[in-house]
Amino acid sequence: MEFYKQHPRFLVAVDCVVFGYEEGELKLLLYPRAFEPEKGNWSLMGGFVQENESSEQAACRVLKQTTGLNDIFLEQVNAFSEPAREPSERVISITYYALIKIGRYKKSKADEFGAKWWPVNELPPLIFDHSEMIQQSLKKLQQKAGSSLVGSELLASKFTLLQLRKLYEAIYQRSFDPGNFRKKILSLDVLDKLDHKNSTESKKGAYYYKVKPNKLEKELERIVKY
Amino acid sequence: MEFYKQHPRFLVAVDCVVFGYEEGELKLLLYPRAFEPEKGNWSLMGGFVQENESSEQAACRVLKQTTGLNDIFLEQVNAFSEPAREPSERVISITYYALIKIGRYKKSKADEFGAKWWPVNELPPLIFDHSEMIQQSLKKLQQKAGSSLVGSELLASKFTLLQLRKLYEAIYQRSFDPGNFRKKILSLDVLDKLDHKNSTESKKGAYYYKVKPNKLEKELERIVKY
DNA sequence: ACAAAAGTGTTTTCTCTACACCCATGA
DNA sequence: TCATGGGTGTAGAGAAAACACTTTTGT
Repeated sequence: MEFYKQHPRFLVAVDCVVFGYEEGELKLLLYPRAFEPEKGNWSLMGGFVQENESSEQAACRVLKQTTGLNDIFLEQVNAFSEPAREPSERVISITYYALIKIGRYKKSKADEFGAKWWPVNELPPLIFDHSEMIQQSLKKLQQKAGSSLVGSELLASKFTLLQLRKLYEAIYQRSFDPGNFRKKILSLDVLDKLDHKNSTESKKGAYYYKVKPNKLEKELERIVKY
Repeated sequence: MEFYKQHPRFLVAVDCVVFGYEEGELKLLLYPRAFEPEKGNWSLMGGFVQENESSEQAACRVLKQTTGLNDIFLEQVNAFSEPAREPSERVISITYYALIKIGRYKKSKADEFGAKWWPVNELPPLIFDHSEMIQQSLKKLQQKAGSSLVGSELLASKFTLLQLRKLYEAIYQRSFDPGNFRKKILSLDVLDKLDHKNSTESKKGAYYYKVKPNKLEKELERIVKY
């Protein structure tokens, strides 16, 4: 017991890299920082871990406060602990990335904080080590997208294979052959074809699919090499 | 500035999952815990992060203290932050895994702490969430071994392809076809064949190889699917 | 002589990729 | 009718897996 006492204690924060998908682009939700230092500069949304919550719970709380959403997909990326990573005071930050459906999130909430969605390849300068956090998060997202299907987290509950392919092209920043992508995805046997079509994006109309309920959690064979 | 003050501060620890390889088995270095709670029960080696060091530096320091070694390969695994993960006091722990050459480490150092090497599939019961830390570390090690060559971190500086294959079999807990493994590894073009043989493990004798100096850091194409 | 690993070669299978081609339909 | 995406099929390249076979040498 005595042993614990002699060691220093630290502020522990969570920073959330919030990915969304809109208009064929992968986007990130950024905020102008509300307090000094670096007040007004663009930042990930973060907060401090409290006494009776885990860092995961802290990240959920921050996301609830800033987007109004519960039940968001979250994955831990990395802990950043350089003593000088924040100039004014030492803070150890645990980074999470989140996947949200832009259509669902509460604009009113985010507006309180002056939030703005930024395309991932047109980001403004960011405070501290937040750019590094985003780099690592994108890499993790690519890994996840390669070994499981991220469609259900970022798209509406039903989607066409064109929408899914465009999403993957945005995540990997490259194009995929339409026919091959279709065959690869369908061969995974995780999608149910619905009986109605989306006719807004093509003349012929494309069938909607949704993720099979019991396949949501399953780790799949590789979808995309990374 | 005021903003920072109102938030709680936490003890932040590092726990090290130390992998070694000996007698054809992947092993882990464990210690009987030196203080209450759970004194005497098996544990990963850990320590608390200090004021002027990062968690990486803390992990290096712990490894230096317990194995006598510098320049150890280290990779962050995950931060564990459940409020009740240690029953007596809240500690947030950042887990690292390390790869060391058992032949090199200082037995005297480890003996001070009562350390013992355990085969990964014959581990004793462990304190707190240390089993979970090990599970995640092994998964990370498999990923690393799949996309780069871990031979130089766990084997002596020169090694035969048999030794390398046995190491991979230990890491993945499965066997590899000797001929295919040889061809796959050599096709990566990261090994230099030496001009002398090891004759202790076969009648014919197998040439030693070592990692090409400039290829140490390179990310490779997939070696093993995982 | 035999066993066991070293080392090489071949065959089969499978996946990835490129690309051709027809379909359906709104403009 | 023409352009566009929907959807299917196929041929070739390349990797992975299975396995045959020859070499070498200590016992």
